[in-house]
Amino acid sequence: MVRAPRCEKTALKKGAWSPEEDEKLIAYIKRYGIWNWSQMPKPAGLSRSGKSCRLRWVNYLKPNIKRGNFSKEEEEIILQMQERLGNKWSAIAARLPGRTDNEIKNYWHSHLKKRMKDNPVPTRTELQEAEIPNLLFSNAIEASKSEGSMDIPMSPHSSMDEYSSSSSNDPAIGIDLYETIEANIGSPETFGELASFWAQPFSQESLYMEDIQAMFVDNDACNDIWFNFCWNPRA
DNA sequence: AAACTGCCCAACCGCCCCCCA
DNA sequence: ATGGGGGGCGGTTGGGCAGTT
Repeated sequence: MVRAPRCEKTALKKGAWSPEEDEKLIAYIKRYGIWNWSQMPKPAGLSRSGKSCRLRWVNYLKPNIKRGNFSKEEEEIILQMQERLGNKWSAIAARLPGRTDNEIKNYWHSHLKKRMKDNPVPTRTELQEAEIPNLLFSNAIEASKSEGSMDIPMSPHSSMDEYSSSSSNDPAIGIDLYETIEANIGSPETFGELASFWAQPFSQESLYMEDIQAMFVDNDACNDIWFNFCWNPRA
């Protein structure tokens, strides 16, 4: 899916990401975490906008992104959620761990929308109604168990907030802000780290998720806490 | 084998919201 | 109170590719 750059005039590169760019972004985030998307590209050695970097990370490079076909269950969830919430893809994605809003949106437009058109009234049995919330719950738990590869430096208050922060605390400030990533990740040792990046064990996230799971156990009424948690992460 | 067609999906765009000074 | 900056979100685009003619 290579997309040619639309504008050659700007200094910022557009279009498809190269493997080298991916490596640079991954290595930088692994090393310094996500502190400011708009200022990260330069020290990371990327001629990209912050938005482009964020999008690439969120939709493609982030660990634990599920790729491949959607399961029947996932389809059901998307259909149900879309019916209830409309095109709130991020909210729907929050219910499908490992799936990105972009992926869900694409899947909706390429598969499910057509199906809905052919069959405008979704057949929703009472059984499905009863099962789907449980399914959503178990999906969330499953995902939390499998997120073991997340070991990215994060600020203490950024656990579920997409590691984002408008803070000006630059973790790379110890080095020259404009030092390029080549200087930071150019060593064979660093690329060796890269290779094992996704296989690394839990850090802060695991403890955090255990707390959340404990809350599930304590109170059945909290079955929807994952939804609330994702829906309003700052709450 | 070549031309055509339609689909898929990565990436861009622009708007909106939130936070902070 | 407010304005600017940054991030998030939904809509849209368009290149590549597989299937069809």
